Amino acid sequence: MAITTHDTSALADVSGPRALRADAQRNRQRLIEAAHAAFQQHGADASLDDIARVAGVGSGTLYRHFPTRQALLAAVSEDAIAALLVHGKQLCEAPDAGAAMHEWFSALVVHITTFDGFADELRKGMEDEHSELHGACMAMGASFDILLRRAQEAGAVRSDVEPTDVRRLVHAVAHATEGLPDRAQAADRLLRMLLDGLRSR
Amino acid sequence: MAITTHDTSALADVSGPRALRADAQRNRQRLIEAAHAAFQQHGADASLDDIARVAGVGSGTLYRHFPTRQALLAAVSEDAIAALLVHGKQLCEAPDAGAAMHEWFSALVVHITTFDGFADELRKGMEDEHSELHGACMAMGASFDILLRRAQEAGAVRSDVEPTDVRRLVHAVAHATEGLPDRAQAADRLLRMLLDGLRSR
DNA sequence: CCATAAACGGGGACAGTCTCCGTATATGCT
DNA sequence: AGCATATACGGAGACTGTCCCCGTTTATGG
Repeated sequence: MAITTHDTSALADVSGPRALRADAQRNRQRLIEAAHAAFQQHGADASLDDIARVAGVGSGTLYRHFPTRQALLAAVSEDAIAALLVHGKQLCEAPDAGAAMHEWFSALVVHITTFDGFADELRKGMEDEHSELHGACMAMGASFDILLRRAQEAGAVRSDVEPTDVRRLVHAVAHATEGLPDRAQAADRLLRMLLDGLRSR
Repeated sequence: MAITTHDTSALADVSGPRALRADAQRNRQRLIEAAHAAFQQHGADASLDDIARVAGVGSGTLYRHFPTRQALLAAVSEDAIAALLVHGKQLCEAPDAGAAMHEWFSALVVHITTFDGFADELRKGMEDEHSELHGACMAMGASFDILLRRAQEAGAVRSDVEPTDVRRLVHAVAHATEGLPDRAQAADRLLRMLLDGLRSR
């Protein structure tokens, strides 16, 4: 049990969890790809064991990388969410606050409607502190509120509505179009109706 | 194989399916009560086998009486739906078409929010021809459309919106409040916001 | 090349749905 | 009342999906 080399075991771990092993990285990527396809095809409640099978790994591997469905969902939509947030940040500078808000809300709805059942998962992620989707939900919520407030201050949206309520309504619009053949158009139409009704008078 | 009495087997069955046997009727009732309690407590996706257990019958009995979850849900909410439809019929005569519509939509939302997950089941029932909930959904839809049209004709609601879209939005409002501690108030507030936005200008 | 930490995988426990079929019983007829 | 039989019951078990455990394999760096 003699320590023959420098003992580094007690040093603070500065670099965070060390990088994944090469095979682990490969498997992780495969899982994300398989999950993306499965969610696209069968909705957000696609069978996880199936995803593992398609990815060519055991189910244990899937659950080690992604302990919950939400974790997998978060990984799958990571890029899209990042893009959405960037888009939001840009729109915060746009001259027409009302139009900027509308544009971003549209993009948000498109994102939520990416696959069936995603709306529900996002709601859970919003409510559950410990969900792996929670962070993303909070970030999107923040972006939402800023764009809404700006629109309100610019007089484009009635000022007597709470952001939380508007969030719920926009989210509901996305949810309401679940399973529709012309989902994109329907969502657009409903969002327009909703926002039209929220204009200042 | 001699036929010794009058052969009635080929006669048209005029009386429909004969009345349930006494024990079957009892079990049916018990199942409905157990289901009601379970749905109230655990939402519309409560375990069916549990419901059977609580009702004191085998799971086979449950599935014979109610082949699907929707069938059970339909039986459980039969009375409430009937009442809602009567209420709707009465409101069709009300002088203020706008107020009548609002009142009924409120009652509808209350009904949809009876238990968690019910909104989703109702949507499925709306879409699926063969759902045991389909009939009720259609009836409620019809009532909805009449009250909306009346409000539109009275100039209380903008005339450029389709009933189908408004249905979806009202339904979405009900769904959006799922799991909220102050569900009733929240639903009321959101519905008010929505309908306020749909007024003619 | 080896020691070992890291990662794998799939068997299996568990929960839920739903069916099948041997058994029990309510009912109507005599 | 007693019987024949349609009617209904019950729960074992097939199946699907989630998720964990732990014996085995493999990448890595010294």
